[in-house]
Amino acid sequence: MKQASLTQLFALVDVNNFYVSCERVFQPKLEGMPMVVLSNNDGCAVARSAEVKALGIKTGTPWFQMEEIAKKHGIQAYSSNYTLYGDMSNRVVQVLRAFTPNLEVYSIDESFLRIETLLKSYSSPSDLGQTIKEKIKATTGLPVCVGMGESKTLAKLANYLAKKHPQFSGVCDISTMPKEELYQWMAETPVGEVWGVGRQIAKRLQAIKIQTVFDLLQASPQLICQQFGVVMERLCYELRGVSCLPLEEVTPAKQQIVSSRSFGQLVTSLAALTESVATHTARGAEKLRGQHSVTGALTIFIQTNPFKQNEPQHHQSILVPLSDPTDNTLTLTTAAIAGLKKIYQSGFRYKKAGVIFSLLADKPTVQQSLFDDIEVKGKSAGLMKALDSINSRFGNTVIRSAATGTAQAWQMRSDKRSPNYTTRWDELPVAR
DNA sequence: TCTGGGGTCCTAGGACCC
DNA sequence: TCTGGGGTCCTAGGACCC
Repeated sequence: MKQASLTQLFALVDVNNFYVSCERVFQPKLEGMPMVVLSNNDGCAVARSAEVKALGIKTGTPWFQMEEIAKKHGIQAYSSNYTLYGDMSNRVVQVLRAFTPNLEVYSIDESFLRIETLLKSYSSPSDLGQTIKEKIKATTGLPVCVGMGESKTLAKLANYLAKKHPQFSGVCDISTMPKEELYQWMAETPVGEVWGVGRQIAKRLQAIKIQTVFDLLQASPQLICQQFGVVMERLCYELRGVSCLPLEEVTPAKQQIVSSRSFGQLVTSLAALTESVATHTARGAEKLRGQHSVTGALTIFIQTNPFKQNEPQHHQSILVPLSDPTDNTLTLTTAAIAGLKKIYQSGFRYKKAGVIFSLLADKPTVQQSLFDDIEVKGKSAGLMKALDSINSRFGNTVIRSAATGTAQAWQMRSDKRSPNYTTRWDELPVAR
């Protein structure tokens, strides 16, 4: 017998021109004026108002390249204020949570919602979408667009359409759209607009005559998998309304924390780099303590300016493992500076420096202490080493017995991006 | 003169071990 | 000494996202 299953329905709520809109909430006179928000050092545009987008200025355009056109059109430029944006972001999420707890905060200005259970109170998904949009505007002053579909990728696409085409009034629902109409929109949308298709992939797709979203929809997922890998294959299914990417309601713990910044002026001396690395280490250590984490390894990196192609380039990084995971600023700074000394070379003009912290996952809940009683199946050296290190750090407390009578061990597994260090706890079957 | 600062995931190849 | 397969670890790099 066929099981009746409720189709999943996702909504993506995305604030329009987020940073620009935040500034406008507090300075209403900016409404309707062309404006950009600039990155650190006021280097380049990280957010643009609709008026600026209409002028053809792209995200990431360096300020010095747009200065002339800015003067001509009276573009207002603001330095970024991330504290303000973070605060506004939290307010938007609060409003959304009042609609449903089934929510994933995807980025500072976007959230996914599972909405199929909400629909009974509304005449249609679009009706719900409009309500969300109006509520956020009324509560926070921010304009949003809502896209809806049977997968996250379709909700993303719907959101794109809602933003791009005024006839949707900011809300687009793909799930109730007639197929012919959907295919029409897809045929008009470049494949590069699909979530997960960036510039490189788009270029390769175009080379095999896949130009639009509709072309990709019609392509065989098997063929796409062969040529582009499993991520793209999943994307194809998502486009067909087969949801492969679940809502991640619980934000996964971060695997790394980065603190880095470009220099306003190029630096050459070890002393200047040391000061910068020390600052980044202190900042990172603060973030670490803020989320009650410790780090077991640091990566220190320094880079010259890649845009200066006629200058000698030096990109170097070094991983410094720590014998004891810590959040102590002094310990970390000492290690970071020692690492910096190893990679620094005089004669280069450096543009950027930073520190990456590899994070330790939380200690698992201890249920029973059975370590002495068990024998590990398949005694590989790596496993024994991992168990030894767990044992020395936490004592004989990381083995627990399962209901079946077999025991389980927690192994710390190394992470590909945090070499030489272990960041994840995995359950391992062991024999008694 | 002037070009952001965060993140994640996947793949491939070599070293090494059994 | 030679042969081979399979697994893991490590590293580097590419690609994507906001």
